[in-house]
Amino acid sequence: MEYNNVCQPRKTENPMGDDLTNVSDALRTDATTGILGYRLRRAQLSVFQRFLQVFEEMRLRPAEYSVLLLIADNPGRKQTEIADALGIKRANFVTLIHALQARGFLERRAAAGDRRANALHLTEEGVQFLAAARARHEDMEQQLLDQLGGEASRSQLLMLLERLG
Amino acid sequence: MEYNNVCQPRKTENPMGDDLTNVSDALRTDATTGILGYRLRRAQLSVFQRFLQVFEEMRLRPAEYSVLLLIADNPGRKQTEIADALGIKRANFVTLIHALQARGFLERRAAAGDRRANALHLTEEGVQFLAAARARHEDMEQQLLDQLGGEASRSQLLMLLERLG
DNA sequence: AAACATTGTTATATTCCATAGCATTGGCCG
DNA sequence: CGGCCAATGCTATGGAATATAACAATGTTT
Repeated sequence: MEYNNVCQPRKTENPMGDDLTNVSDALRTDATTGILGYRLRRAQLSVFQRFLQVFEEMRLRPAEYSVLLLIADNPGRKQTEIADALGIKRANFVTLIHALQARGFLERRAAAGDRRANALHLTEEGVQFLAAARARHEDMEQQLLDQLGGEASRSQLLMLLERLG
Repeated sequence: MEYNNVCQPRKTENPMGDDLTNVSDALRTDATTGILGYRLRRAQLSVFQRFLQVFEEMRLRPAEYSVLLLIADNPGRKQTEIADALGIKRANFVTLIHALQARGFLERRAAAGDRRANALHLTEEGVQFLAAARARHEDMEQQLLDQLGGEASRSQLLMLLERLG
């Protein structure tokens, strides 16, 4: 493939007289650029970084946003159901949910027919907050779309990512 | 790590309207599946998880692999240069490098012309270890390629990811 | 020489994620 | 019914990754 036995140190010799105390030029990064996991991580980090920046003043983090979205589309579900759907351990989900509840965005009602479970619902405040977040997120997604070069590229990317999940 | 159940039982439309004591069928996840950051994270997590599993017996983690690759292609570079290229803070890079050195994979030689800096070099043992890791990684990358549906899809994905980084 | 920047390092806080264990409740089966 | 096991929410805790601050030694600039 691309990165197998390619490159020997091309830094070899300074053609001119050697002075090693200078010009630290660019590194060879060929070996990493062809690695899917590496590229995935960089891209994910970049996108998440932007998310954190955009939602800093709303104090909303990616996981919380996904939780609100999922509850909005699936009201009354149990904590474990939502957590499982997002790949979050139920132990860690507790803190997340409690924080959102403390801000008044959701309620944990007693589930009908199971006194152990909590049925999750958005409050009116939560609905409005989510609407604002959605609008803000739309802008961000639009920026990413521009960065990708169009809707075709974006849906192509989403499709390919889905094959990896 | 638990994965999202991709193939969920189809939600049976209930023409009789709602009842709250229903069977817990699949959740609606439409809201999240269209979010780039979300999909990126899931895919990255999935790929990294496989990496950790594949390299468990070699006791090699993704960051370490990328470090070895970069040093192999850029011998004699300073710690900070390698760290910067990988987006690793130099403070955290110390532990990483020391672990690899303790296993005999690399050396920190005194840099020529700068007594503060360490020039990083792979040892012979490090070269051989990296070769073994590369072979193992080839297999993994091949699996991902199959998962993506061919080389065209893979290079397409890499290109799109690069636009996000 | 003095002031400032860089390099490697240590220490530390934070955040995310995983595991273990607990009390309560539900389901099941004799 | 009683007994056993599973599920649910929760707490506590550890590990790993990441970010910041500070430091000594050295290099660079003024």
